[in-house]
Amino acid sequence: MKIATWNVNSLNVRLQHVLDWLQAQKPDALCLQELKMEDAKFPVAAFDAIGYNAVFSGQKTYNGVAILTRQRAEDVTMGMPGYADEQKRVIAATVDGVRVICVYIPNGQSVESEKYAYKLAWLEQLEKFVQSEIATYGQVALLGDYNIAPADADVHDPAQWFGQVLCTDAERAAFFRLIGLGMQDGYRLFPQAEKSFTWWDYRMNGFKRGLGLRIDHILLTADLAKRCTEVVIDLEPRKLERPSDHAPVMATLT
DNA sequence: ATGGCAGGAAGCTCCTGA
Repeated sequence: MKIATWNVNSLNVRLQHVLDWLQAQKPDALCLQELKMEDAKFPVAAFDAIGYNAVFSGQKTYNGVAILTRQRAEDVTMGMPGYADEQKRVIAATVDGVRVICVYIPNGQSVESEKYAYKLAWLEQLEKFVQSEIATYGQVALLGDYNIAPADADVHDPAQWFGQVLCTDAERAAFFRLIGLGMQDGYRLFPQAEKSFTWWDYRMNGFKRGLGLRIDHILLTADLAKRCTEVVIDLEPRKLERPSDHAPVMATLT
């Protein structure tokens, strides 16, 4: 079984990239973030034509999440129970016995911003939600754009980013509280190349210069981590014309 | 020198992203 995550930064612009990638990689589940699209405009037929079902929660201009699956997704939930949030950032579904949670964690903008306070509050809510999902389903995979670089090894220039949003102690503590629920960072289950990143700024030739961050993650409960044989970041889509600024990340489970 | 690039909605500019 293959499960993957990709922040596409507008599904409208990136649709062909996603279709091509699905056909090449054939994941059983692909979590998408930043659809920037109302539900009424979601390209259901385009995915159906290549054998994928879609469940999605979108809005105009910002945010928006989806899970694409080969088998029909079951027990679909949107948002976090008990947490009213107009921003569409969470969708979850059961796929082949695995509880797949797709998240687009807030960016936070800057430490001084109200958006940063929202991000930290949102992360506290996420911790409760994931704990509840683990209690209910057992086997949980939490995939998405976390907007958190967990360690300095995940940052091209830790000194430059020290104390900056995406790298603050409070955000990293929230990440490790998720780990503390009994999950593992899939990517770090295996030896990986140094300077492995999933996002590169569009500006200043960030990708070509390797100026990136690892902020897209796949967390796995212990039983799924045992089944995991590989986690890769696919750099190829980032090399295409008009790419997303994020690369997809994919885990293989036995 | 807080710039740079991209997407969306609006509309000839601004907000957001990370």
